[in-house]
Amino acid sequence: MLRTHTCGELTKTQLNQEVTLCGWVQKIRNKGFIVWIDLRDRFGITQLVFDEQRTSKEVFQKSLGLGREYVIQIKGKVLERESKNSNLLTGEIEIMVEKLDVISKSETPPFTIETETDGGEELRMKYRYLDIRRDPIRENLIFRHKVTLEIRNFLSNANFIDVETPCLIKSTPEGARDFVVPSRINPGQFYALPQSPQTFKQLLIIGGIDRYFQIVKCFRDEDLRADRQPEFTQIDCEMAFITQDDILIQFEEMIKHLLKKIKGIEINSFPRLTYSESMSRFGSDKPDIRFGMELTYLDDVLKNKGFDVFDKSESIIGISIPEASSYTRKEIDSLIEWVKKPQIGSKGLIWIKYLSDGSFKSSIDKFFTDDDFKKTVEKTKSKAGDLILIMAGAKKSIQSQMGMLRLEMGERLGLRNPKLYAPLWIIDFPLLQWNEDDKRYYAMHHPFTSPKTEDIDLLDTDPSSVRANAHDLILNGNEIGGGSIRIHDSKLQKKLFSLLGFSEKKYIEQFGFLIDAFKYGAPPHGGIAIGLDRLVAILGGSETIRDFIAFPKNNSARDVMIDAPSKLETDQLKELNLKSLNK
RNA sequence: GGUCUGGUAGUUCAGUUGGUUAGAAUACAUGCCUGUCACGCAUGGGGUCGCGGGUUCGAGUCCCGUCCAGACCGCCA
Repeated sequence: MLRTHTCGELTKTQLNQEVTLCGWVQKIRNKGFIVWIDLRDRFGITQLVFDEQRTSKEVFQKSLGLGREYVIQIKGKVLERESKNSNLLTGEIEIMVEKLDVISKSETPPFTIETETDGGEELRMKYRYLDIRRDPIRENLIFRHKVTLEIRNFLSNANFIDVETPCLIKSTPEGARDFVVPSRINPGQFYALPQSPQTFKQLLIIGGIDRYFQIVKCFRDEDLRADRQPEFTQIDCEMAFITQDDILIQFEEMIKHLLKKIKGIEINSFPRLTYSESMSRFGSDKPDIRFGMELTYLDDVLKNKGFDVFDKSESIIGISIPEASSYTRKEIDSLIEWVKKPQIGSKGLIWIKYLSDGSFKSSIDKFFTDDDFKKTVEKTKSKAGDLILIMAGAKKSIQSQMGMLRLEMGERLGLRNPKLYAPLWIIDFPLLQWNEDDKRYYAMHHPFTSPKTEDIDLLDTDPSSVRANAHDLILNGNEIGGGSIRIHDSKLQKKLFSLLGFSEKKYIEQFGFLIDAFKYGAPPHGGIAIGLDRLVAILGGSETIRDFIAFPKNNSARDVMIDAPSKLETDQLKELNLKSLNK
């Protein structure tokens, strides 16, 4: 061993002991007659002393040549400090250095290795190994390790078996774009990297594994976001001989277990909202239920009173912003601008101030009476001092626009408290979604999702109204997981593929192996996949998953540290039979 | 594919109405300092104002294009 202790463990207990420490030079404080150095490793910081009087001339001289981030080994004696530092675990002691060896020199790092760094995102990513030396990133990685360990233990205790599935698999046309890998041995043919191990986990169930899980990398070639990376990690799970209720209970238990173990928070059973209820109350299928401000339908109060915009609209929806009636004209105008942004796409916003003296002021005063406003206030359950914001238009559009406005107002008013955790289930999703451009149905979840038994007849008459046995796990306005009861009957599976516009030839070619498997005794089964990166980030109090991934990609899917992706040599292209490239 | 924001010292940023030699903090270097821990003090070096073009007597500043970064919309079964 090159060291007897880490930099985070020495206290007065080891007083006067000879110790050997290794680490990075965090900080040098040169006072002339005396030099202090903070020595850092993963475990903490220990102060070293070089003293003109007490240290040998040679070692003292050597200490003057050190710089930030040098890796050094020192031998010395543990002494009690004259002035202690209560901020450090090792703050009572310091090491009087007797021997100093420079193991590895360092150039001046491009940013400071401190909790509050001066480094921008781009620079930190380019020198990620330096970034990882910083407390917050290191702590995030350790935090992720703890969460992952808890999950493995929990699932293992619940009889789940960790099974690895292949990464080189088959490209499928449905869903996200695949990352593809050319096959050298099979010229002109390609593997795809899995978007999820979906079909493999179903085959494991058919193989009798009964309960499967895997913490597994998945790949999707789609544009990135703060909470979306092209390669990401899922907690992928599947269970046999269960109902949807069993899945919800099992994974509700897992999330509760994590919140308790990791955050010390106890949570009661999760609310379950149907998709349509969530859309109508929150204008979103991943509602943040840490705060109210629910959507209120005002048609019967405000329609047919002579205000054209309302009268001609399919729907009128309002939300009540608590204690916001004091908003100035300017503030309201900026809100109106905000909803008109193309990202939101609203045509406008009507406001009613319910002033603290009980009177009303609004942008539609000349069309409505105080009586109309009183009814509005009653409906939206507003209190004096609140501001009511209203949109009118096509129901589905304004639901989602109001949903976005609700979130924004929650954000602005500080109601999205990162210390609060409000998980819930969304269930009863539509099975299919009609796509007007392609003139065909798409699976809302995926093509292996089973329809609700009571809705199966509707597959022939009204496919878009069929509900699925699908469930999403939502945490603080983020979708952190989704799953379903799967189809385990080859006839029904074929029917679904047909509804999705697959010819028999096509679906046999793509998924024949699964349909075949269903012929040899397939148990009822279902499961869930939970996004580990998002879950860890949210538990860690952030919504940026990059801070919880050791080596993340940037906005353009590049790894700026290793500079990937990159071009291939001509020879390599030739070997892969990739004769022509577009660029 | 689209919208918005940004790009100035190693780094984080300021730079007014277009006008002298482009600043601050921090980092770095040198010196001083008898207990520091965000040490302090003094001095010093450090700039392709992302890139290309244009307007102008004059551009970090205005216009056009382009590249890069970030957030979002589309997309993500």
